[in-house]
Amino acid sequence: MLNRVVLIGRLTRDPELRYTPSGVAVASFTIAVDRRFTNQQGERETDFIPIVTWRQLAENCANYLKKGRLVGVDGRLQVRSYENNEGRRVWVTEVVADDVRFLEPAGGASRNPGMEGDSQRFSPKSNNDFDDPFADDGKPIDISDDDLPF
Amino acid sequence: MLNRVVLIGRLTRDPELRYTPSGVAVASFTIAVDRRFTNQQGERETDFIPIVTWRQLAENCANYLKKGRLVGVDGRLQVRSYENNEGRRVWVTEVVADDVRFLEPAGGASRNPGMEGDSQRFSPKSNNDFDDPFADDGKPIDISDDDLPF
Amino acid sequence: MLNRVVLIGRLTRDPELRYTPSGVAVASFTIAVDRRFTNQQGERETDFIPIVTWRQLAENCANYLKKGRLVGVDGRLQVRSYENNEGRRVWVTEVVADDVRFLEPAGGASRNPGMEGDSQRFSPKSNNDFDDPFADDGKPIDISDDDLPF
Amino acid sequence: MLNRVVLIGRLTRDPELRYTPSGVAVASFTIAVDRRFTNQQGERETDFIPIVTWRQLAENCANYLKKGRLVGVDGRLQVRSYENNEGRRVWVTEVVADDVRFLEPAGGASRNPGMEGDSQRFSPKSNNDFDDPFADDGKPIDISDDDLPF
DNA sequence: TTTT
DNA sequence: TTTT
Repeated sequence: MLNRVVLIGRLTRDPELRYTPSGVAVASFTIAVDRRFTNQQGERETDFIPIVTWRQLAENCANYLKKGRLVGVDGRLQVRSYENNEGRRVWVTEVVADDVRFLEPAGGASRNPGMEGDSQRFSPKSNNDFDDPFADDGKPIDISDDDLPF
Repeated sequence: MLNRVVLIGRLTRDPELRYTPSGVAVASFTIAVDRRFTNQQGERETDFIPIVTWRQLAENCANYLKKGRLVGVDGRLQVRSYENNEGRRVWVTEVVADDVRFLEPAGGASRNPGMEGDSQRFSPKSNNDFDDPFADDGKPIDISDDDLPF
Repeated sequence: MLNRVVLIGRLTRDPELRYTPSGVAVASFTIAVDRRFTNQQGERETDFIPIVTWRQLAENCANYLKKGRLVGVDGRLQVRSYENNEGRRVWVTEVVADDVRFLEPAGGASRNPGMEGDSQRFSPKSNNDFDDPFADDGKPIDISDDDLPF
Repeated sequence: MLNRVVLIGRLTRDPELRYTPSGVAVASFTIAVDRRFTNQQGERETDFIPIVTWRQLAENCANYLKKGRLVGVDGRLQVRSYENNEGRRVWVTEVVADDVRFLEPAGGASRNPGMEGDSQRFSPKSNNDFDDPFADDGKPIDISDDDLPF
């Protein structure tokens, strides 16, 4: 079934990189996601959401992310359990990321290295007769109150 | 920060409706969301994800949803904790729903009652000179291999 | 950059299947997505959103979807242009689907065939000592008004 | 029906602020969203996606956003048409934003002003005995190859 | 050419 | 008229 999560938040600590028995990289970290609205005491609350990434994305996260960095995460919500050292079954809900976007330049060089190639370049499909599909054509767009979404 | 979750799954039991001290309705239920791919043993796994809804949406869910029903959920991921009866702090991750879509007719009448009005009616913006913006105009669309997304 | 779209709607016509010069399958169709709220005239409006799918997913859509069927779409928003038969550049915004979920049984056989196996079955990770991680343990959960999301 | 879009991209120009006849603010701008993968010529392509915001959010966008700024957008996909000055019906697909996150500090002060308060502060629910729910407890988490998502 |  |  459909399962999609998109988050923007800051790492609460450096990513932790491990490997499965068969050698597959897995990185995990937690991001702090501020809620949009304050609670009834006027405080802004924060959700701490654990993120897991695999393979090349895991290695990139481990290499280039640090505590405090802002990221965008696109992934799926998963629930798993394990037995803790008291013999209790503990349930963990985490987001398995398909993509992690590094949202702030770490100073210059490290902008999504190895993931995106050169994100500086700009490649419109056709350079020549390029028309903005959304450009105004002189006529004022008719905004009626009917377009109000709510 | 941005926090968005969209899920499709089936209720594992009937919703449970309660009220806060100030009388606000809150409904909770869990949905089973099948993973897209099977695991290495060829089994399809399922994530059980707790959903919370508030106010009118809570009442609608309590009134019209039942165990086994398929729903679409649009909401936000939240983490909260409470102390269980052994004095331990237990952490719960759940999806606070902004919208719940009832995806299968319960037999006929109960299709999103009270939420959507009459979803049978069809209301194009302009009835008169209605043009399909995506209609083909006779010319075959040029599909090049460049349009391949991956 | 991050780009994610999730929709639920009904096909306005049967999918159209074509092939690129190199033989890659591409299916396209439009879904009608009812807006959540009615407009100021009390009418429910509908957005007609073009969907494109590629490869195996395209073949599955072409084989098993039909006009009127309800689907969930998880994909990305893309904009492309082509020249129509009047020599005008026409811009098309469409959703390139990563996943399409078939939301209503076609009567029995055709429920996501070839994509999901038998989605009727249910595969909890551990069948034996299965604990619902979200089951109540007797103690009433403490719902305070602080948990109100808005 | 369910309709959700989440994007991260950069404004291609300053937002444009207008008002409906009844005085409701509406701001519009376009964001450039780089695709994740390069095309077959090794070029990174970009989708230019028009965004519309209403009311207080519109005023905030008009006041604090500028060409080049990075934003996160959470909204819904809508299609509308109008007649251009040649008498042709033109179709526009745009994202009506429920929320716009300003992702880079404009230099210090103007980070989501009036929307979020001070997003530098950090407000855990309970300040006192604060436990990171996802902290390791000494025991190595058991990562098996079964946890591989694909 | 627009679904239910 | 397209951002970095």
